[in-house]
Amino acid sequence: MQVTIKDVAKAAGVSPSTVSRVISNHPRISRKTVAKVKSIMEELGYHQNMMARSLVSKTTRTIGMILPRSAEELFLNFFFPESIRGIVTQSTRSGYDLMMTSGASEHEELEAILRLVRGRRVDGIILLSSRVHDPLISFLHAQKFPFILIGRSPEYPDILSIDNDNIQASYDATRHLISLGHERIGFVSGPSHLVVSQDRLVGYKKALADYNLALNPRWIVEGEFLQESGYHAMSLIMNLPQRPTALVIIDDIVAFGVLRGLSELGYSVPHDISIISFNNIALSELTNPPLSSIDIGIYQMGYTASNLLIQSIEEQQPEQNRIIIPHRLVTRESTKRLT
Amino acid sequence: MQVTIKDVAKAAGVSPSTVSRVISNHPRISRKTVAKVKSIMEELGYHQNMMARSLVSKTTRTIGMILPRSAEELFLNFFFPESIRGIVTQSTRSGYDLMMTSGASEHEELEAILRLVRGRRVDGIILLSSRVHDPLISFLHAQKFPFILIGRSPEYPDILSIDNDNIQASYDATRHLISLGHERIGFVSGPSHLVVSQDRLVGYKKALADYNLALNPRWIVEGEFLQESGYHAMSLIMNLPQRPTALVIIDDIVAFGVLRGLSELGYSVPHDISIISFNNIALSELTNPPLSSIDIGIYQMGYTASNLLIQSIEEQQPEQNRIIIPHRLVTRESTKRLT
DNA sequence: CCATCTAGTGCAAACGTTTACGCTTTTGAC
DNA sequence: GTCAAAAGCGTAAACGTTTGCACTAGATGG
Repeated sequence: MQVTIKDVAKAAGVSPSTVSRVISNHPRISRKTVAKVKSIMEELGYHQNMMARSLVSKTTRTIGMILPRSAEELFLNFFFPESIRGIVTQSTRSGYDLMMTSGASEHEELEAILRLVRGRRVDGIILLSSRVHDPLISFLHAQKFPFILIGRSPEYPDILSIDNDNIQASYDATRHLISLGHERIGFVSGPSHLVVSQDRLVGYKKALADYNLALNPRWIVEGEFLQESGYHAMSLIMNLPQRPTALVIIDDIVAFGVLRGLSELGYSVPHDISIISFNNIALSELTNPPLSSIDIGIYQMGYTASNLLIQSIEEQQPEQNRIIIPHRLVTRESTKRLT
Repeated sequence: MQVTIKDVAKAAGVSPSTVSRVISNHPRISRKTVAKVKSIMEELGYHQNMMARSLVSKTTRTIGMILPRSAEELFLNFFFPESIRGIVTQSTRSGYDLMMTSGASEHEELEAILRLVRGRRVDGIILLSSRVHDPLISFLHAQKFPFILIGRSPEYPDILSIDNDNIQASYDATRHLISLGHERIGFVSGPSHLVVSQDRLVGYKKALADYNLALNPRWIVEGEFLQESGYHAMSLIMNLPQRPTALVIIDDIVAFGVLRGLSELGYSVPHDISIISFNNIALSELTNPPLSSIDIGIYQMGYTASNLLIQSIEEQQPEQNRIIIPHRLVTRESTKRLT
């Protein structure tokens, strides 16, 4: 039924091993044999059986990824989709495929990783994690299995990882507001168990400190990466006796909620209050007003992650273990000079 | 190095075949042996080598999917991300993993499919296609390889496929406008080589005809699934001597551009013109004004597609080859009664 | 002219499973 | 107590590759 290497060998009048060597272009096969075998392969429509190949070579030319439980949030702000786009594009280019699986609970996630790793289904894994403590990282690290983290792990600072500099990005966002004359600046954050939330908060505080501005703890509100959180945050912040004139917001999606909240409370952006957020998703320029945002290059992170992981699988030690993708401040109409 | 079935067999004092039978819970193994073997597996940390298993069983417990070339567009309107979410969630639940690959050109796409199919890497394929003519469908159909189409193929109406009823959905959207008293209704379409564009146009025309409303060809503008298209369409339509009072728009993203275009031209939605679109992505309720939209249940389509495909892989013929996911009209502030 | 080297290829084992077939032991009916 | 059927398990072949080793023939060097 299936055309095997033996069929090709027979038709070409050579041994299976020769055919195999042609496939993996071994140097010691004569030009003539190579040509002959290749033409027969073409003729018979031969394709390598990856399972058999993987079984003996112990390599799959596949990288794995697990769809996180907080999937809905990560899809909304395009973090996951954009990462996937970058990863699939790059890995295909390097001759690898991407294997995706998911787990409904933390335990199931670990089970899934185990299946991939111990079942020899993948050669490496891309982890998308922003949790301060992530058991998947611990596991993979202990196994010495090739993997790369998109994000940052405070527990394992030296593992192969790719990220943007969230502290600096947040610093820049805050400084942008400061440069526009704002002195009362609030922060709408994400869940505090996420590294990204912590880092952006740090950058924000650092900027305030550097420019000798007061930090008002009531202007810092924690929520989820959902627009409802932004919406709700406004009812908290804007009902305070003293209100900020500008806000740094953890995520564009949250900013959308902030916009809605402000509009319902009768505030106009940027006239009454300036806002800036992170991710610069495609829809950020379509809001009213268009959002100033920090572009963190998600697609590029995915692309580079795949590239680095494959390098490390193929034993070419990348020069550095931690790559930082530069961010970019995109100013639109949601931030304006304080008058 | 790796714990194999033989190691388990040795430790349990049984033969490898018995261990194998325990794994696939064969009925003819005694309770006692099962318990014994299982505990040993646990103890040694045994995990099945999928490659070896696949090699002999000729099944991979993996489904394949190829990331289309028009990826960026499909990601923007969440079609692809939401499908993936549904697919991965369901397939994991059924014990399958998802394998993703891509192709930069049509030729590369076919090569990718060939790798997956002939290389025995997957048991079935999910195709996301809306093209009128798709060579991938022809290929898979000719190969009699299990696959399911998310979308509709006019060339192969009887293949396993899942879709929403775009004609009826568009009919309903149009009728919604008609029921609000609108009589001059335009249509902003997508690329005409896509089935979805054609179908929605048909539904729109059908509604107009059923309610004896005039069809003005100048109110039908074709574009891409990009907001620029919607933006550009407005400069065409709204500069006509006679303008529509309502628009049906092929996609939420396009509608975002329409909103921007209208606002720049000085028209207010829904006061001057009502608009309704398709997909009901999460951001549709965040625009100004919030968009009326037809929810076509993309996540559910992905989920069901995976389910059906796996059923058909496992030889349980699904009762019907073509499943229609019901759509849902979601009315928000962008459509209002004509005064 | 012999020894050595190299290019080119084949042989056979190995990778870790599954499964058809067959053998023993137990069970149950009469 | 006999015999057939069923239960429980092992043997060995097979799946389609890769790869270490060995072999041949010609080339090269002294």
